[in-house]
Amino acid sequence: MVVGVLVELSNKNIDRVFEYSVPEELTSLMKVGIRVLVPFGKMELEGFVLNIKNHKDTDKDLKEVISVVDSSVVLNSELLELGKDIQKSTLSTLISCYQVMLPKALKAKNGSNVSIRFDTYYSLNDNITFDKLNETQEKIINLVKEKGIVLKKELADISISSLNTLIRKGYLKEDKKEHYRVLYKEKEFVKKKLTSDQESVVNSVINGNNDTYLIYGVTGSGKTEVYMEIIDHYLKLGKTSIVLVPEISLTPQMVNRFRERFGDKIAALHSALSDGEKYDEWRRIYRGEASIVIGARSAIFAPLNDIGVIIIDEEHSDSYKQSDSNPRYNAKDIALLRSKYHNCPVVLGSATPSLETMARAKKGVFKLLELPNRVNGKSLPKVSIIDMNERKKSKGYFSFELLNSIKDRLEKNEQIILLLNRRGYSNFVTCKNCGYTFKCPNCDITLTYHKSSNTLRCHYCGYGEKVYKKCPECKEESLSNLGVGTQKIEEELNKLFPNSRILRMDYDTTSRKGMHEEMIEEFKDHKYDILLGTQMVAKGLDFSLVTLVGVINADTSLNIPDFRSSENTFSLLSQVAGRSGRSEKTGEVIIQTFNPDHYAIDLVKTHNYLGFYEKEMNIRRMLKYPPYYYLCNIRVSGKDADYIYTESLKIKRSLDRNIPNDIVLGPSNSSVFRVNNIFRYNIIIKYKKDDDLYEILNKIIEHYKTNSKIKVDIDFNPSQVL
DNA sequence: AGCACGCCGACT
DNA sequence: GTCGGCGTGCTC
Repeated sequence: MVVGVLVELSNKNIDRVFEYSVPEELTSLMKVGIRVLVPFGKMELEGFVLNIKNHKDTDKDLKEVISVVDSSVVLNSELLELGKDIQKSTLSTLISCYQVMLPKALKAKNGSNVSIRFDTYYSLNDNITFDKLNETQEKIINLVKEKGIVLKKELADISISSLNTLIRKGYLKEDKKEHYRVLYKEKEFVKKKLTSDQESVVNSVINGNNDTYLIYGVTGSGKTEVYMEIIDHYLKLGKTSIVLVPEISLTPQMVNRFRERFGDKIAALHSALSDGEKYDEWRRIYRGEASIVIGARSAIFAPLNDIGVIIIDEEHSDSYKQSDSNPRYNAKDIALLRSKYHNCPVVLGSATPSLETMARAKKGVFKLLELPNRVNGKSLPKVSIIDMNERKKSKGYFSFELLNSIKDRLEKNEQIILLLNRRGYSNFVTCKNCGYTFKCPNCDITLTYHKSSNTLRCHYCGYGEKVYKKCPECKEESLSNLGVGTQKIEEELNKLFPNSRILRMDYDTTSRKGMHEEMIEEFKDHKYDILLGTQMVAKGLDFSLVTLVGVINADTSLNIPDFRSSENTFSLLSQVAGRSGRSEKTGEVIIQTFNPDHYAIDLVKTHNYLGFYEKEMNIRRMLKYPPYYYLCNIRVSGKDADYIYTESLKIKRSLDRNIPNDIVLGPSNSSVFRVNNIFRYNIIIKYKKDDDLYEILNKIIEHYKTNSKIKVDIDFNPSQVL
């Protein structure tokens, strides 16, 4: 027996199948999709078995497989094929495409210390007659009789020796079963009555033709209930479901809503889990013990069989695109591939769909379903835009309008959410005297101030230094912290409203495990009046007492040099506005901005998504951006800036020659040109049809794959070009 | 990734 | 003469 093995080394040169012979004693264990340990050069590596044959294809002598790593196949035939598709569409290594599908615990690299945990339990042996038992023995036997099986840890107060006696006499037997680290408390579930709008959306999907649907529903229109109803339909047919949610909204509150209805059929894959917990959840899914998977991007690879529906909530979120490492895939594309295989519908949902998705819906590629009304029957909150250029009208960071409204809600004992827009914002330190700013010695980027550790840190390479009092340039003690952090706003709020209870939620305060959940619960229980935070307060939260949402600075995200900055700003503001007035009381929203006339801000006032869509589409058409053109970014990087530049120019010229119908821009410095002393250039391709593109790009990759001085990374449909 | 091979410079 | 620098190529 000969097996073709893809070895777990992400190197373009060895990203192909190597053949090994299988020793007799392993032949019965060999399956396509299982992992094996093989000799490779002087190393021993793990790899995936991709095929099983009787004869070798190579002239070389074969080495033998050393052992089988898994007890069963880790990648089924669907996922093996899917990996090949991802390889073709992202031009990354096949091995990286398989690795991205599996939990860290199943990767050769560093996760090998994650083990399966076992519980020891006792049960009665069959056909036994008891001799006379002493008191302790009697107690144990009765307990086991009553419960069937008893876990060892439930018998903590009983000595091991009395248990051993019973085992020796043959009354009890000891076994081990796998112990999952995540356990669920079940709750009482009361099914909510759906509105007729919700009903009709559900019916369209479950009675439809396994198409891709876009549910365009305003904030508070009850999309989650719709998702659950659709899932329930497929669950009753014995089918499974995947629900993707952006990492930031994957809160325990959100997961619990599903868990209340579906109990332990839910498996949740989120970043707060440890590697061991993720592995446990993965095995529950793999074994069919969980049939509904909720998770962030990578949950799209959940090893489910017979998928009934794939739901992608907040489909406009850029977190569905993996942009920091290969393979640079988009979970939405994977969803479409998997839905084809399983012949099931895909449901995309958003209050502010991405232009790409809405454009497809308007063309009829996706079926458009609408939820134009809030489930509480109320209209969307009233939005006021405050022009912060008129400085006299404000006190510090707060306009008088916002202050008055906060005061009003505090008096009425209602709750307030304040958003500090930190997208594209940095908290840098500068000298008031000479203008000196602190920069990272390895990267072209200003260091950001971290109050908790009193250090300046680089967000790209992790470099950190202690904060000086004196400016290193002019020696004056005139350093100022320019960035407005949530702490600063909190301090100011405390001065303005000394009797209010303020909860600050940002990266610093939620980093400890479970803090996020705790804070949300406490705010829900009205232990606080004001929730102040960054992006994480904008998404999906549902607090009935919140009647005021304030945006302190709407503009920062507008100033990012990215073609999607308007879209992202409109979307963020609309989302956070939607947190207001979700129950009986009507809500209000106050947005502070220096650009009150910018359409991405002005159109939030009237909740005019479609107006924004039309306006932004026009701009995209004129500037030849998506959805009118596809983008592909080629990032060329290396230590020698001159060499990288000349090679980038060669690539650009070759593209001009080979794909003359496409627009090729660059090479231009990446916005952070130097990271960790690696220089980066971008070449951007705008294209309508990808006829020859993949072939040409493949040739470029081939050409550079043995060159260690230069790295060529390709990113199709990048979420942002920086 | 790791390791061998090989082709040039500068030492006991 | 030979030790060792790292560029190049290979791993079934």
